[in-house]
Amino acid sequence: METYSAFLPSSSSTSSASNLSLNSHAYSGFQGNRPSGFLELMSNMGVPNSNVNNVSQSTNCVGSETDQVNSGIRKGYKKVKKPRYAFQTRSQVDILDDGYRWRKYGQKAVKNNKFPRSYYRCTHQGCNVKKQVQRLSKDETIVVTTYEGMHSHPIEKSTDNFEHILTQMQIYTSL
DNA sequence: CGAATTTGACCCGCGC
DNA sequence: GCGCGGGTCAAATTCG
Repeated sequence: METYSAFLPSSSSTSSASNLSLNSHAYSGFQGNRPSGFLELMSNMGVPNSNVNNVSQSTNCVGSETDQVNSGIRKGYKKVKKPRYAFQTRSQVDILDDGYRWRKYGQKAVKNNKFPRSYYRCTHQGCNVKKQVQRLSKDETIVVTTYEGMHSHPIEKSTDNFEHILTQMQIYTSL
């Protein structure tokens, strides 16, 4: 059923799958990319309420070789290192709007956590960026957002809001 | 009506 | 070789 993921990972409106593999390859060269750093900051700044204080946000750039599980079905390729960025944000809501449109595609409960983990995916065509949000059972106020991959398209949010975010960014950067 | 969300089932990798 | 756990997909449902 889902064996065609090699060409069509999403049977949805994702039609152009030609650049999909290209994107995957592009991910390997994560170091030295452009919008990544920006997005990270925005993710933190994008919190509508209860902004992130110095809650010791561990910006762990886990560069583990978490090769795609099912994407490379019969490909004897080398493991494509997928960059994963974990963010700890203090927020009451788990929906951290970072400016992109996310579509939830799954939810699973974690063993060491009484809260379920939500899996989101960018709805942009050809954008395979994934993100998972998990809440700590220890501190329900802490939400861990893990980004996987990077966006290769502009943000859908209005520039007006973006400016606002930029302002916040400057403020926090000054501190 | 279209798009997004929900939930259960399925698949894959790893450990024992 | 089997079992467990995590991750993803896919159909049905709901919301806008």
